[in-house]
Amino acid sequence: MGGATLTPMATPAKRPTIRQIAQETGLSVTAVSYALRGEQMSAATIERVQAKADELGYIADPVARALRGGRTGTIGLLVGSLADFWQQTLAHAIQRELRSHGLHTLLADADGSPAEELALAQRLAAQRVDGLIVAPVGPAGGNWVELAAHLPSVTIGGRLAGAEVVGEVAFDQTTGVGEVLRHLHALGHEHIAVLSWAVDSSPDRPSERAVREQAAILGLRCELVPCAYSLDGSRPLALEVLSRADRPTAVFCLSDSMAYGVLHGCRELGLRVPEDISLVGFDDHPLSRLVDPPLTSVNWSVDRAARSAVGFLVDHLAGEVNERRIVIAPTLSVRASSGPVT
Amino acid sequence: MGGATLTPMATPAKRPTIRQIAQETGLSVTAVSYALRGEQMSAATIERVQAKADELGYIADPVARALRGGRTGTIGLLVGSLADFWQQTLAHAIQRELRSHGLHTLLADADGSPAEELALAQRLAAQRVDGLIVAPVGPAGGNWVELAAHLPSVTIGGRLAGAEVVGEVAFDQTTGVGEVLRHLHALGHEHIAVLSWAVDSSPDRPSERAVREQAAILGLRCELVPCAYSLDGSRPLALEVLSRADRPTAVFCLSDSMAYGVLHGCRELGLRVPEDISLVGFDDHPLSRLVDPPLTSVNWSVDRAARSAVGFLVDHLAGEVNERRIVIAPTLSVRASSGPVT
DNA sequence: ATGAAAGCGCTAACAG
DNA sequence: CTGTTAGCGCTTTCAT
Repeated sequence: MGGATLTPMATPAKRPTIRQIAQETGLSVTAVSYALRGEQMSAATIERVQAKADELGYIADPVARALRGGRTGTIGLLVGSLADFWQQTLAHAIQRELRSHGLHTLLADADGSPAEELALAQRLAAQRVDGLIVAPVGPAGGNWVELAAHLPSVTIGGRLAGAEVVGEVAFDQTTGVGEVLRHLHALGHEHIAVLSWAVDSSPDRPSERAVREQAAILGLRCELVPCAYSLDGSRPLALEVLSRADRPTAVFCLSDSMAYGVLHGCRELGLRVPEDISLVGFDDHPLSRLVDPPLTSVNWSVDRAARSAVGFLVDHLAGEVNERRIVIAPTLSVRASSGPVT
Repeated sequence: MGGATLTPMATPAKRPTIRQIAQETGLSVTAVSYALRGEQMSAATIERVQAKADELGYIADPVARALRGGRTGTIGLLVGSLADFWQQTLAHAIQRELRSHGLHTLLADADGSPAEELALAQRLAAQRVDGLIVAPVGPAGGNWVELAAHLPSVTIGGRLAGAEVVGEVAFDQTTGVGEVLRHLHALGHEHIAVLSWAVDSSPDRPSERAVREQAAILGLRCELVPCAYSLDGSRPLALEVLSRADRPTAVFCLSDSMAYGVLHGCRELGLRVPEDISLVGFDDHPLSRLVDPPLTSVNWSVDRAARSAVGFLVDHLAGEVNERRIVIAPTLSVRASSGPVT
């Protein structure tokens, strides 16, 4: 304990400016500005300026640069909900990837609200981020069109209602959902509760549509149940759904985070997984193989998604025009949480 | 989405400026500036200006404000390693808390390197964040002193080598470690491997010191083993440690993330937990109660930590001077992963 | 190869 | 109450 010195007020930083370097080298600000970026000036001058800059620990002020019209070196990352473990993982991967390109990450969490998401995107734009990577809450409207027209944007796992993006990372949810439902169907399940992320306004989402379509094809009875992310959100709901007389024989959660809550609920109810009820997740969080029982889930390569998204943005910022869309294929990982209906 | 704007791409956003409002209202820029902030001007003018601003969808440019010397409304959040699940949770909690105060989060991940951490802090400072919340990698040196003198900083779970911070959230690791070791001691364990986060330069860390002290008191044989965060980092290490002839009877991981990897390793080796080996984690990630077997761990209130850290910073920025240090007490959650030595 | 000057959008003296 | 005047630190014409 003890020890830490606490100060009442911090003094405004007196970071060295370009002008200081100019004075100390006897050059003009212009000269230094060029020299620092290795342009136009003679090699000798460049070196001299560089030396002085290092000596003073000079770092060009990103704010001044930004105001001037340049770039901030910061990318806005907007995720649907950080309460979701998988999205935490995604955010980490993207942050890391951005950093490897020398870019900063301004992180924002829409917390499940499409309206909030748009508002946050606008605030990020106001902060002058150079680009935006957004994992849309849902295909909700709003004028993303105008926003994306001015701010290079890349989407991950969702669309932005007609907006023109510079890159798009899609997950083949239709196939993913299909594999899960066929898997459960093969195990003899006919009545399945599908927990889907509840958002403020949840229009027709691809994954939900896929559920309906596949259910129809396979002749399954699938109930779509809106559910909050996070353990605390899905646990109570699970208790309700699983306590019903007409209990489904399987629960398919459109996110592992929700499945964890269901797992927790099953324990409280004394239901055995998979003997009494089968459970399947979605997105395959790294810990899903370690929970009890290991969770059957659908895996997408997070690294690939992150690398692609950042790549699209970086390429665009560099003026290159390459591939701008990628569809990531699912891999069903069958584990112990799903078994034959008994 | 009709509105076929024929504007060619790359139209730099033409956000309305304060000057535009000035012209359209016939006032001076200054007047508008004041009016927008509800200062000095007559109520009538303020309203008129406000109306115009709303009409144009005006948002004050944070970059210009920042350059002028004002605040950016952005706080830098620097965590030791986002590869650690618990730190992801912490980052989420802090981001959410900051947002509730209308502040943005600039997220950076030191990835286990103290040097990198300092460098990132400096970049964050250059980005003109209004303050810094940092979960230090370790008590490594470097001139945090100067940095913290200019940038209001709050630490979480660690110190910043003599730097003056405006707030400090400490975890009572000594007690936490003590409880774990006493717990294991009571179960009959005498030889314990302690996995501690391996950082580039890892000087004397409180948790490690606590381990040594408590081990001495209890007469335990504790081996400190440096280990990488993340599943993939600790799994191979676990395989090595657990394959030795002189195998410890318990493994105590100074982070749940590492414990998960050990758990994985145990499975591969066919070791039963806790019959063959007891396992204890640290930090108590929400999923620890769901893994197989449920992991004994030490819990700290993440929300309390996040709320305190942000509170310290916000209070300081508001000029208030309140409590500036908090020590969060541990709660040992004994679950099935730790059992009597057999 | 180098410098002078204009300004990005905003705020804060300092007058009127 | 409202307008004038100066910049914040940097980049970029346009001269020299």
